[in-house]
Amino acid sequence: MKKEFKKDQILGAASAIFSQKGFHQAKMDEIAVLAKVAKGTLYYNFSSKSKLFAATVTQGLNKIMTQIKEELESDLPFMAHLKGLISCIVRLYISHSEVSRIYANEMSSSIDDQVLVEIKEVRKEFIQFIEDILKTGEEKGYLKPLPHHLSAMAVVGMVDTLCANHLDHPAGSPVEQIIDTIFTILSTGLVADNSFNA
Amino acid sequence: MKKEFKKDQILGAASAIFSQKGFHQAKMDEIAVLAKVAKGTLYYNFSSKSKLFAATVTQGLNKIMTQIKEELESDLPFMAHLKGLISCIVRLYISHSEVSRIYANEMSSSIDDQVLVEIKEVRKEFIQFIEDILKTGEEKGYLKPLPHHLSAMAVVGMVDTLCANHLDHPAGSPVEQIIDTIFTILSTGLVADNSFNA
Amino acid sequence: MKKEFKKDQILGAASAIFSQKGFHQAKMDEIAVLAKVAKGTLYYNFSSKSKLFAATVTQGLNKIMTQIKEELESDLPFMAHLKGLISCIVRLYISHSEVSRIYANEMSSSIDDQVLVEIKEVRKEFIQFIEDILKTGEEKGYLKPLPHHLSAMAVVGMVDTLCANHLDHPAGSPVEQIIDTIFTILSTGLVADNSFNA
Amino acid sequence: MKKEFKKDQILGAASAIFSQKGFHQAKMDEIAVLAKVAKGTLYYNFSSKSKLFAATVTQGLNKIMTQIKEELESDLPFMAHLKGLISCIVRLYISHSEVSRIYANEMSSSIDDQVLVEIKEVRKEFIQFIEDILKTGEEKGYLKPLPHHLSAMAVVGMVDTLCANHLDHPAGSPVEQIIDTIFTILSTGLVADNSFNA
DNA sequence: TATGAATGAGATTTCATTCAT
DNA sequence: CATGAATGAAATCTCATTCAT
Repeated sequence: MKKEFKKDQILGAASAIFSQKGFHQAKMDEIAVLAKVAKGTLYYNFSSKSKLFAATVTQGLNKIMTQIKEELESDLPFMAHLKGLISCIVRLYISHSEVSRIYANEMSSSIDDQVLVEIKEVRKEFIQFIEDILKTGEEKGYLKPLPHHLSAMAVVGMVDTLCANHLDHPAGSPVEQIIDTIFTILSTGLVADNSFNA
Repeated sequence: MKKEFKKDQILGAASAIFSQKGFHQAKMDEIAVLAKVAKGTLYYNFSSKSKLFAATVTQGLNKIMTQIKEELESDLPFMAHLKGLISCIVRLYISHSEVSRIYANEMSSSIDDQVLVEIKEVRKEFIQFIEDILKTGEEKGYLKPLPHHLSAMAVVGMVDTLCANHLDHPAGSPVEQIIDTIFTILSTGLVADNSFNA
Repeated sequence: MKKEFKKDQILGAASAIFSQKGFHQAKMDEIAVLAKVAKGTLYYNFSSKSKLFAATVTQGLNKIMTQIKEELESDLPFMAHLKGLISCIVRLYISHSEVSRIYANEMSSSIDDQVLVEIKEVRKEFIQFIEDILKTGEEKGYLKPLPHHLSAMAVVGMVDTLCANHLDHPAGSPVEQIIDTIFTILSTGLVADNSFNA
Repeated sequence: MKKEFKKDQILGAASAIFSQKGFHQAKMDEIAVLAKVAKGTLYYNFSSKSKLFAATVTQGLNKIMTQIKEELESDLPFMAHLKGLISCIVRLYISHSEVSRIYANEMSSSIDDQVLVEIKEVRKEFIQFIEDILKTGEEKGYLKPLPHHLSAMAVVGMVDTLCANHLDHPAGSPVEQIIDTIFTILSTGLVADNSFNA
């Protein structure tokens, strides 16, 4: 119990520092100080900086996915459900800015191959999660038959970019507008109705 | 002339290494070796690693934007024009994998604030470039009136994610399918026509 | 009794690990695991790594000396006695490879001066033990009058090197040949009889 | 030229420190200070501490072997030649105390396997060198037919132990006595002539 | 008596940057 | 203009030791 407490303390600090400075500029010393443990304790609990990073991302994304699942257990009409999903993802993405910043920024090849694989695994799970929702929608006849994997990534890509931008410029577009824009694109596209004759 | 030649040689090498390994794992030694110049020459031409990085990204994105502009100077009907735009961006993104990998991966806060600003500037230009196209489309009545900046970012986000994935798994979905999916989403959305009554 | 049992368990594990990896690469964690006790228990029984090391070596060499003494309590003719001694040392040295490896390898200055002194003390005792045997042999007229201390060290040096080599390459020369070679050198030297006129 | 100078400077300092403190207690900082170069320069010239250690030992033993070869290019009668050899080895061993201390103390398994192999290689060369001399002596009928490899190691073992002891206690037996003892053992053995009837 | 999570000093190593040539 | 040997600050990680339980 005590041990898990320390681990959480460390993950919290790591999450804060990694999201603020990125993987490479985050220093283990710094994380230790913020977590109020000795540097050795970091290594006692996570065998390397990379592993700590992986654990941070994994824990964060899992939390988000769990929350999304909880919020979506509803019986709304599909369109409302879709809007709910988008709204939910965007809001969680923004409120868990720590994780999402990391997630958006550090998919680079800069980290141990070993660990990168681990992180990509979690990202894959997240995309799969979206993909499953889209698939269900299609099976029920609510969605067009498109390659699920690609549409799922498209959704994630849109959300990623718009939310990352919002986190960078919080004073920019309000969250509601972001959600609306994504919802509109996903439901009817960008194109005006009369254009299809052009 | 000789001088510009060396600079290009360096930028070429830097582009290759940065895209392959990311900013932090790219070593100046390595770049020097690949560029076939001495390490000192790197510093003679670019005052720091960060500046070299910024120059690499800037040059790359500018090349891409120039090419897009060239390819789009046509008088096709709008829908064809839109599809052309998407197709063009996707193909360039993939063929300039060196730049786009960097672009997708290193927007993080891991680099000098100074330089990060510089890079984000170029990215902003790119988004602005898309935004202008969307704006024109709207003014001509082809596109729905949405917040341009947000839709532009949504477009870029989709392209980013799908192309990055394609570069990671070239054997996955074919480029044509990627283009189609993006085009379909942007033109009509994901939702099946009959769903709007649900 | 229970206590002594634990101590022995620890000394056994320590002996195995130290001989396998040497003082510095042996980790206390490792020894604890092999001894099936908690790390704290190591420190409860031996105040430091160095002390544990010293205890390991001391116990080992004492065991060997005791065995040699037991095996040599005989009334054979001197030459047989000498051969017996050599044979006995070599065989024990090889069968107690754990101790002898340590003994041969870690006489370096790398360990606490304090502890090094302690270990050298045991080694001195061992050499003294050989020296006493040689002295007796001389007094009885069996051996040439040579500086005992030096000849004792010469004997130990030969045995050390040849046995260490045998432990490294068990498939090399058979033990019998090693014993014979040492015995021949010690009894008649390397030089052929007719060479003394040369 | 400048570069080789720095390398020599480093090897000199490394030799001094390693022989004084052993591999593990020697700190790279210390060596850098003594060599009057920056720590980075150590790593610029030798890729790791282990490699520096290996280079130090190799260079030292090679110097010794070269000197022995030079000193032995004579046409003395065999017995004089043998005594010359022993005398030469002992004196060089003692005068190059830096190398020989390292050589005697750090054959342990404490260092990278990789590097240990390298060092053992040089030691093997040294033993081979002695072996060749013994072999020639036997072929010319001066020496008894014994397993060369074993006798060579026996010689080296004796020298090792006696010289190491002399370096530890310089006030003990004088060098001449050490040489005489080894020579006597090698030429006629320890055993008194009349013992063979016992 | 025994435990093992926590510690933190200190070691090796890296690499962007400089500057004499 | 170009070079590359030299630098040294700073980062990650190790592990003997401690101490509350």
